[in-house]
Amino acid sequence: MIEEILLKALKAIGIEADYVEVVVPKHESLGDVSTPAAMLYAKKLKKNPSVIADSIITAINAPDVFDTIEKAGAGFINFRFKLSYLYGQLLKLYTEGSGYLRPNIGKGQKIQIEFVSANPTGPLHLGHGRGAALGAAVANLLSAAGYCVEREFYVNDAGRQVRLLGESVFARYKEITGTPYNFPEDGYRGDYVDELARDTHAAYGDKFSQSEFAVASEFFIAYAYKQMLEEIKNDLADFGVEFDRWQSEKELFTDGTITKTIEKFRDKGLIYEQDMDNICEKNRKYGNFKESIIEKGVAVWFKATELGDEKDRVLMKSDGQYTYFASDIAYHVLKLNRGFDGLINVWGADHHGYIPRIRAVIKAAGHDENKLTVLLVQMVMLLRGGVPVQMSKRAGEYVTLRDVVKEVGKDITRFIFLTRRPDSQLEFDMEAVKQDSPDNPVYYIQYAYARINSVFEKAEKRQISLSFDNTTDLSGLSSPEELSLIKKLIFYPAAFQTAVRTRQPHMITFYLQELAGLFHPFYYKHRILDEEAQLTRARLMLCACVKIVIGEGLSILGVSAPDKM
RNA sequence: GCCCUCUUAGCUCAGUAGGAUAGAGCACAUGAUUCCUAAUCAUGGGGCCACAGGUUCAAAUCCUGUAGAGGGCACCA
Repeated sequence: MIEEILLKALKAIGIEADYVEVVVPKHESLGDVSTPAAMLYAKKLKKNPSVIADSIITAINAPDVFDTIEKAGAGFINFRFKLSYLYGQLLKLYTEGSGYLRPNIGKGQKIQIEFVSANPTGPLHLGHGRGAALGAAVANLLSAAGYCVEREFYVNDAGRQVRLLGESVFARYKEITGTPYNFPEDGYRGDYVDELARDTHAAYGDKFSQSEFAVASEFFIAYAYKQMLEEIKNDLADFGVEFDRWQSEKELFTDGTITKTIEKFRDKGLIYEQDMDNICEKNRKYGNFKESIIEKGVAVWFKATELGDEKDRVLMKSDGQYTYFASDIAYHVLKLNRGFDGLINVWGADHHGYIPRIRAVIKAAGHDENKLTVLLVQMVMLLRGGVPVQMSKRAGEYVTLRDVVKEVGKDITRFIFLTRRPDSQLEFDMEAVKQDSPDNPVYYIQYAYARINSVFEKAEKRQISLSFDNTTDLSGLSSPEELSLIKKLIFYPAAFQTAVRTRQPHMITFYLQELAGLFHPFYYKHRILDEEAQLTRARLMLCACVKIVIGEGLSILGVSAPDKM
């Protein structure tokens, strides 16, 4: 709104721009909003910022909006709103609700967001939880912004990892039946593996006791990963995270998507065969070549270097097996072919080296590489009272997402993940989180919501109407606390837009903390119900708006908004 | 060896289109409730924005280098 007024003014003095910076000054004494636009264009126009500021000010035509417009500092233009404008906006927020709070940025564009996508070889850990919280929040955010969002979980149900899981369960099963079997070297050792083996034995008895793994593998692999997948689905559901689609990797093999994709790339001249002798030389230069792993033969390669990656990548090994990357190519091309305008992948930061090759794939498929956004999620350090919790995935000893949610709760867990930038490492101290629990920022926000609700209940008992319209007289809202609250509220759409543009929901989190931080002092200093009727009604409407905005923000974060606490 | 990310108050972290005097929570200290929920409020101390250069009217923010932390560099998944 303010931005549009300024853009119009800029245009009037001959500056074409599609963005102008509008900020809330650090000190309220400077103004309600401010723009450094004049300084920005000073160089371009070769004029003094002060002169430009003057001409912008004269060009601004918004007598209903601003009370004062002042030039200040090195060329800032500071604005102060008219009370009538603030009241008008508040009424708009109240009557339009999400129409006001959710500017339509996406305009129906189709976005697909793939997240979590954990191997179905064990329970989710806390890192997955961070990815889940972020992915779900970004999906909510974009969906609120008018994008058509699909949430997908890519199931790695093919390949070595699920095979290892199956074999691990098989080995434990054999143990139970008294026919020892060498436990696979990199096998999964968690309690859940033993449990799966016991379940199998309970259901099928000694049926497989004499089988070789080669014979029984299909059953054990499918049985084990399907059970794990169910568990993952349950964990996610309990964490409040839902998906629209579960894409099986295995299906990409069986329905021919992979071979078709590779042939398409071959037609474009992006595929070649090469035997390993050439590669040995190349790889030696990197100094990380492990000869022992490689077998003699011809492999199928993707010319990733032509599309910006630093190395070409193998799609089919010389032993005839597809690499993981082959199915990943097929998967991303499939996603693009399904007609999305944008793809978002939420990945663990340890996969960042993977980005260039996937971008190469997108270019190879004839799409703009910017269609892909990768959100990297850094690791979570789990602490207990300042001491790192030792985890060994190998030994199957680690604290699961389920454990943490059970101990500290879903709302706190999700909120903490969304209070940090995704790409910074996060310390999650279970003791600290619980100890602080009464003072936890989540509760601070939720409490504001619950308090309002409680006032509303009292109001209803006293037969005070809780519906408001343009006849509601807001002129009683004049204290600093009230005006700050109104300004904060009507800035929600701006905060929302930044969060959408950067795909970073933590901006909503911080906004909510600030909003609650204005509400509580207001509540403390001013009575709502025992005032003269008109003022009570005005304050109730202000509270209604706070409630609407907090409810809106929390729903994007996936945190509950309780009526009572 | 090469590449990526991070380093802001005692602690955990914001500061994301370079803007005015550097922000919050926790912790610490002092105080507030006959009244709509004290899971609240008020006041206070606390900083070489890792370090060194550079670009700019303006740098925590952009560029280069150094140090520290994490991660990545297979015909692994």
